[in-house]
Amino acid sequence: MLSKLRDISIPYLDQLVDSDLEALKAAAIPMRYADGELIHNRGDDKPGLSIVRSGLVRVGVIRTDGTFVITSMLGPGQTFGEFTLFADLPRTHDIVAQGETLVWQLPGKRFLRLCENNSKLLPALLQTSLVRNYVLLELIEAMRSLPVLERVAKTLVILVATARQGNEFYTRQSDLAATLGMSRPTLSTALAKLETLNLITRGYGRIHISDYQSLTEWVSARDS
Amino acid sequence: MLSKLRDISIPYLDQLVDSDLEALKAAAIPMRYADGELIHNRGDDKPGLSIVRSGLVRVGVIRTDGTFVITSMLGPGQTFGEFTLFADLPRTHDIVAQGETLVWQLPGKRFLRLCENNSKLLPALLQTSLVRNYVLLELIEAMRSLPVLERVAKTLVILVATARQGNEFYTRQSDLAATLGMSRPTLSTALAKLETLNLITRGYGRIHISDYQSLTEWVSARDS
DNA sequence: ATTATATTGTAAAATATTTTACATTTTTAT
DNA sequence: ATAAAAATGTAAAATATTTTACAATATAAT
Repeated sequence: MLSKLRDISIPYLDQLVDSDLEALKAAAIPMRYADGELIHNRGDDKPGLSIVRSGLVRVGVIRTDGTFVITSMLGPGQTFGEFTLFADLPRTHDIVAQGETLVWQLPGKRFLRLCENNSKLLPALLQTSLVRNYVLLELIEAMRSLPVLERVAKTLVILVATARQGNEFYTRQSDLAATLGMSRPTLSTALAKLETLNLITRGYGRIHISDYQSLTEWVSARDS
Repeated sequence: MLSKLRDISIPYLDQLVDSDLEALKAAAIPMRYADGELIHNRGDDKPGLSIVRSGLVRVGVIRTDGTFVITSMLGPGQTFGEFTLFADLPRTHDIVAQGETLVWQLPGKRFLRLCENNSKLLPALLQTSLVRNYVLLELIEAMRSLPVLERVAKTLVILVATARQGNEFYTRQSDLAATLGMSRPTLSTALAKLETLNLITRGYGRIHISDYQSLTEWVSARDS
């Protein structure tokens, strides 16, 4: 099932027809963010949908000690902020730009009006949301049933697969460790082992997935 | 945020207007299941939406050793099977009836046709899906950042809150331990402590949430 | 009622992970 | 270029959790 992840994580925009795209483009407020810039604060309650157009966005929670606990990475065509629109919740996460990033900001009411006239906007959002659901369930399954090494590997696969953006994962080990709910030394040795197995390469502030296919197969072979 | 959980976990059916309800009722195939009966197998790929009408349904994975790893419990008005309809995935979970249960089964194509004429069916499904997303994120957060006792307590709150069905949780400790990704003895001692704190009562094959409010507050007070 | 089975409680030994500490490496700032 | 800061690698001690084992309790079967 893990091998299907990349295929089913289709970006929102890629699911829309041209007319929907045009309508969105006309309504959107394009915003540019620099590397590391905070796009949204957890707790913000101005409703709106955001769509990544280029670059990459990191979704997570900034802890008081500065560690960034990653929930997911979003690439071009992917969305965030749905909660604020349809579940009447404030932003549940901090959103940070990774590299130069262009984001379409769609104010809540404006997007809801568009939905009435463009029939595919809502179903596509539902598809996106359901796939994310599935991804989260896989993450939970990794956390509760896999030993450290496999847990690290599977989480890497999931985070990289859903971003759909290259195989370079920019993160400090301390952040990834917090994301995985383990200590940095434990993660560090796990990553060392994965490098020994030629599945990844470690760098300063980044992890390179040398061979996504092999890593996926390696995980699948020892998952459930 | 945990205190809001019960309020935002509004069952799908409760979000619909009467006309939608009527349309659903006319199209649904009512099915009765006895306690413990398997409603769906993981892997089934006949697409369809299922709606709990009465009773309770357990969503999870039955492991080869027989343990049931719970993902969630669904009460009246709540749905499952969306994946098969909108994400082209087979059933990702085993679904088991808890007590006498009535379920409306809606074959895929039939439901999709209904969506075209009943405008609220899809948005309500989106709302449901987004809330479930949020719940899963809270579960993940519990697993990665909370110590055992708090992790157990928070997971109990989440599972009970989303079911919206009383405060009696029928489960073997071995199943709940697998759900939490910990050993049964560890869970056992944690439950004992929670009982000492007058937050729950333990039974044979069940856990009673004596005071949902207090339990929620206790968790919130030591959660981030 | 009685026996058998399933589940829970709990302790000790074995194991895994965290914590702490510090050396090493890489990047950033001057 | 050099110094300072940040991040990573890694080992030892401290701690937590699992494993294993068995007793106690509750339910189911006869």
